[in-house]
Amino acid sequence: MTAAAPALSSWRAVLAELERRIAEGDWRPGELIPKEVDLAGEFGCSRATVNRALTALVGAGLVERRRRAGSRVALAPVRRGVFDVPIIRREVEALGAAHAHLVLSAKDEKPPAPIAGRFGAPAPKRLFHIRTLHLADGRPWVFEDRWLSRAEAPDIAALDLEALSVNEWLVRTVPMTACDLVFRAENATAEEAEILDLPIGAALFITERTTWRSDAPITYVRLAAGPGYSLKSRL
Amino acid sequence: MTAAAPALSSWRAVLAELERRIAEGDWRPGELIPKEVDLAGEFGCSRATVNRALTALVGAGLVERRRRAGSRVALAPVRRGVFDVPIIRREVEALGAAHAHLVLSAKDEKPPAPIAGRFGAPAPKRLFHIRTLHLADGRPWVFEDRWLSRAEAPDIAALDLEALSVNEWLVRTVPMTACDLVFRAENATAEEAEILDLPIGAALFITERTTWRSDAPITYVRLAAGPGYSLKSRL
DNA sequence: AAGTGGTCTAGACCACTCC
DNA sequence: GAGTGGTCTAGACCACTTA
Repeated sequence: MTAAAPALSSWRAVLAELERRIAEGDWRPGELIPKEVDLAGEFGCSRATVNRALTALVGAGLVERRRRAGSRVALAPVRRGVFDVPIIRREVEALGAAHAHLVLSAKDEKPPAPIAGRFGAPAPKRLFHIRTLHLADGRPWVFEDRWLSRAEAPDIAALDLEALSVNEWLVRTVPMTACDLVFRAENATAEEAEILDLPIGAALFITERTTWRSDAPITYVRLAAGPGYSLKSRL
Repeated sequence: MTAAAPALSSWRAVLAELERRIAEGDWRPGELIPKEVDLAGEFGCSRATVNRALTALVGAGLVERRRRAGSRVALAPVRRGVFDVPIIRREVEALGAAHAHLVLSAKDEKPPAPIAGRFGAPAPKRLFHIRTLHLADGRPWVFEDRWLSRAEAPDIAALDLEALSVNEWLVRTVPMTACDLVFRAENATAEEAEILDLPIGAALFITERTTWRSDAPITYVRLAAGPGYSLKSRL
């Protein structure tokens, strides 16, 4: 018999121990984990503490749980990754560079079909269309092409767009509830290449974001970043 | 006076109500939120329930909390996005296509410096290097270039690599605890273009992943996907 | 020093599944 | 129907920060 282990009376300690057992292979993928009550007994803590740790493991995608059936080490860990939604100004400043942005154009426009489609079935006749270039230490960094619902953000035209980026203004003014993100790679068109000062065809990292406020689309934005740009994440 | 609201006695209900207040602007960014005890009193539930909801909001990046100082609506919501870590086979099958993979090469090799660096300070002399091409309905989909620690996965050479993808074998066999992900865009090299049957310079969506098992790197993999590939996420 | 969040406990009841 | 996880409560103590 092993000597009685010191009680694990903090949920982080329990979490660490559970992670260890999974990492070391004590519990293999697909295997059943002892039930909460038993673990609580073993660790000398309350069931709630064990539950908190297990809940964290579920959140990390490392464990799957079902009532009555018990908890298992995730067999095919469709693990969930977490990343911080990029805020361009912060990214640039984090690189130790000075952030600035230029407004290339800003006007009401009839949106092309693919854009209009994102704004719902009764396609809006006009949207506010603003194209800006973000600079890091004066050099082109990210090209932002944004369409904005006039209904949701009526004051936009009055704004001093040079001073405050549209994104930051939105974040502070219009509460947002949901957001779709798509990342992809695309070759730079002639126009994008010129704006970003890159060769035509350069690989761009594209971020597309559509933001809703309870079913009403507020804005669609397409961010194009040149080489050197990357999105990082940890699990 | 408002009529007494029905008690919110589930943490999800409390969460929804807090989210609503933030979304509707009752509590503006940067503003102080009532303390847990008060909210518990207002909602007619226990402090633990309020705490659970607030903890979820912190996890979503919508609220910041500090002891003694109280809780505030995040001023610059560095919102956290969640995405499912791509599992190529599943992605392909989700598109309604048949998945297959070809092993292009598989052998022990001395890793180049940038790769070796990822495997820690005492750079391993040899790593198992395997290059595979994932196919969707017989057409090139993703090019996978992987380096594997022999120490962490000694049995790999004996495996029938054609039958089971390395990734799936790893997932089922070697428990993983931590993982770094980087996404970027790159132009296809001549070799990549040939493998993926794309023009040279085509924009590739690159995923780099390094996986550890408690501080010991298990594998580094670089996935290169052609046009049409995208990574989706919601907030 | 005091106030707020962070966490633990012990017990209880409910909800969902699987048998 | 019975077993497991999911959640709530009421109270308590601790830890961190700010005043």
